[in-house]
Amino acid sequence: MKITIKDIAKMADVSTATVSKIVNHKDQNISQATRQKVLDLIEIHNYVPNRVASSMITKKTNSIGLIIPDITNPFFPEVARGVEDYAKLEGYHVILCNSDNDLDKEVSYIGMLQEKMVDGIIFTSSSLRNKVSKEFLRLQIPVITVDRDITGMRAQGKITVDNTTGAYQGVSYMIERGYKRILHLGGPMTSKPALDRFEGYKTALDDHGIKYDEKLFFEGNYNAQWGYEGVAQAITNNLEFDGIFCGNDMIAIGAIKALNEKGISVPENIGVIGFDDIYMATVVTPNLTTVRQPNYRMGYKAAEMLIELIKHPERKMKDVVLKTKLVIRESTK
Amino acid sequence: MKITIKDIAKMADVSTATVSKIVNHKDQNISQATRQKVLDLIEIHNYVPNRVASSMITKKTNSIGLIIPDITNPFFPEVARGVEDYAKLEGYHVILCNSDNDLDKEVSYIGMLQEKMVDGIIFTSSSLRNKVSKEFLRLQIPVITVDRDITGMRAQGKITVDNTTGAYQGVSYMIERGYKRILHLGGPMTSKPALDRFEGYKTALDDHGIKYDEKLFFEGNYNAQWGYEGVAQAITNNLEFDGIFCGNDMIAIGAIKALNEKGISVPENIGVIGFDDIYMATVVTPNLTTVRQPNYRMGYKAAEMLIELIKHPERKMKDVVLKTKLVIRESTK
DNA sequence: TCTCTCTAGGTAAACGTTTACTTAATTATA
DNA sequence: TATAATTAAGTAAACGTTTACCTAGAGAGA
Repeated sequence: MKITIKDIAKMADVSTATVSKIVNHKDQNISQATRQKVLDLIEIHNYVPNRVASSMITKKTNSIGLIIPDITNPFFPEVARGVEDYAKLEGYHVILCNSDNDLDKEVSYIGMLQEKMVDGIIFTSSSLRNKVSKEFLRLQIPVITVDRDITGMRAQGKITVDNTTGAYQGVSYMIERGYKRILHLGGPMTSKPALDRFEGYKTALDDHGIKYDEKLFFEGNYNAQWGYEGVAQAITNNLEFDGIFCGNDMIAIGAIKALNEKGISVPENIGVIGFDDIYMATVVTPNLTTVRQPNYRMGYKAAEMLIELIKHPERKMKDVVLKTKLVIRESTK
Repeated sequence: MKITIKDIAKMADVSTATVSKIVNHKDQNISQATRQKVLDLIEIHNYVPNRVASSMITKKTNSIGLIIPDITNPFFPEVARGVEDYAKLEGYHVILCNSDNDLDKEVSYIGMLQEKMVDGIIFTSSSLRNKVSKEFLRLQIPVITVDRDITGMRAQGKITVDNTTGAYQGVSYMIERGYKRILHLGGPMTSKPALDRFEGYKTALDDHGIKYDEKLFFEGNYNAQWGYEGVAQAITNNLEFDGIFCGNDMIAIGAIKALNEKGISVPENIGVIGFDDIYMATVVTPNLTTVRQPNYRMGYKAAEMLIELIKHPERKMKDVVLKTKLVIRESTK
C-alpha cells in the first residue's frame, strides 16, 4: 500500500491539513517541533505526495503538451530541449506528441491532452500544412505556436523567426561574393516560412540590381531527397546557375550530394547556402554556409510565454520574432 | 466553467454512473435510447472527461516517463519516437526528461515522475555513468532500461543490443577487405556497450589470426571531437594503421574529418567504420560504413515491455537482445 | 479582570470520477 | 400463476489532496 498524507498525519498525531501545509511550505503558522516531526516521518516512510489528487483541487497539472511533427526531424530536438529546459525550471512536465503533420493524429492528441488536463500546449509544425483541426480552436487552455500561425485562430502567443531578413542576408552575401545566377530550391509555398524566405530571396536580388528569373525558382519539400532531385532536374534542363539558396539545410545537403556526383565543385563552381544550421551542416563536405535559426531559443521562449500565460491568463503576449544569423563556412567562396 | 459528468447527467436526466458507463464503453446494460441521448449531449456541449479524476480511482495515469540524457544527441530521437509510437497505440502519454547524465537531475525527475504517478519509466542512458540514484531503487513502478543496466538494481526489463557481435562483424569485415592494422577509437570503458564493442573487436582480430596490439586502442568519449583528436594524436605519434573501428558514428565522423584535413584518403588509404547508423552517416563524405543499431526498435520494444508490465505486474520479462546489422557504404573499400 | 490579538492547529467540504452493490420493472420459465 | 432471471438503471462511498473557515489557549494592554 502506498503511504498517503493521512498515514503521515495519523503517525504524527496531527491533521492532514497540517501535513499539507508543511509539504507545500505554507507553514508559517506551524511550530518548529511539529514541522520537524512531520518532516522526519515523511523521510522515514518515503512519503511522496500524490499530485493527481492535488491537481483535482488546484486545477493545475503542471504539465504542458508539446506537439511537433516528428522528433526524428533534426529541426525539432533542439526546440524540444528548449521547452523542456524551461519547463523543468518552473516545475512543469512536458508531454511529447509526434503528429506527423497528420490531422487525425493531431485531433487525437489534442483530445488526450485535454483529458489529461495539461495546463497549456506548444504547437510546432514543419509548416507543411496550413489547416488545423477545429479541436484546436475549441481549446480552453493557452496555446503558443512556434514557427507558424494557426489559420483562423488567434493563438495566445506566437514565436517566429525573421525568415525574410534571414533569407535576404544569405542571398545578399552570395551576391556580394560574386554569385550572379542564384537558384532557389524552396520549401512548400503553403508554408509561411518558405514564402518569407522566397520573399527575402527576391528582395535581395532586387536590391542588388539582379532581375528575378522565375525559371530559377523551384518549389519542393524540406528534405534531402528534394534537394538532390531539384539539382538533378536543373542540370538536366541545362539551367545556368552559379549558386543555390536552399529552403533549409536538408535540401542543401541533398543538393551538394547531387553536385558532388556530377563532379561539380562546391563552392568553386557553384555556391550553396542553407537555412537552419542543424548539426549536420558542420559535418558535410564542404561544411555548409547557412542561416542559423535559434531553435533552442524558440523552444525556450515558447515555454516561457506559455508558462507566463498559464500563471496570468489575462495577460496579452506580444509576438516574438527571433533573429537569424548568417554562418559562413565552406560551401560559399 | 468546464462542463462535468454531473452536468451531462443532469441534462440527460440520468445518474453520473450511467454517463460514466457510456463514456467508458461499459454500456452493455444501457438502452440505445439513453445512450444516444447522452452521446448527443456530450457532443453538443463538448464534454471532455477529466482523466485526473479517473486516475484517482483507477490508480492509473496512462502516462510513462522517458528519461534520456539528451534528446539533442542524435542517438535518442529515434528511440524516443519508438516509445512514443507504441505508447500512443496503447493510449499512453510519454513525459520527456533530459537528464544530461546528471545524478541530481535524475533524482529530481524521478521525484516528479513519482508524484505525477506515472505508470512506469523507461530509462535510457548514453552509458557514460554507471551509478544510479538510490531513488531509482526505491521506485514502486516498473522500470525498463534500454542500452544498459542499472547497477545494483534488477530492472523489471532490459533491452540491449548485441554490441559484441556487431563489433565482431564490423571488424571482421574490415579484415576480410584487406585492412590489417585496425585502430580502435572506443567510447568510455565505464560503459557496457563500449566494453562489449572492444571485446568484439579483440575477438575478431583473434579469430583472424591478428594479434591484438594495445597501442592501437584508444579510450575516449562518444563525440566527434574525440574522433578528431584521436586520429590527430595517432598520426602525431606516427602510429601505423590502415583502418579505424570507431566506438560510434560521431567518433567516425570526427575521425574522417581529421583524415580529410591531413589529406589522407578514405577508404583507399585508411578504412573507417562506425557504429549506430545515425542519419548523418549517409550524409558525410564518404558515406559511412557502419554497424546499425535498431534505435527505433529499441524504443518501441521498451514501450511494449513496459506497458505489458504495467498491465500484468506479476509477469516476468525476458531480457531482449536486439541484433545489429552491418551497413556497407563508402568508407571501407 | 476583561477584552483583544496572536499562535498553532483542526474541521470538513470540495475536486470529478468509478464501481460495487442495490433496486425496480420486465420477461422468461415451470 | 408464481417465481426466477434479465435488463436498465441508480446510490453512495471512495480516491488523496487543499483550503476557507473555525477554535482554543496564551499573552498583552487597560
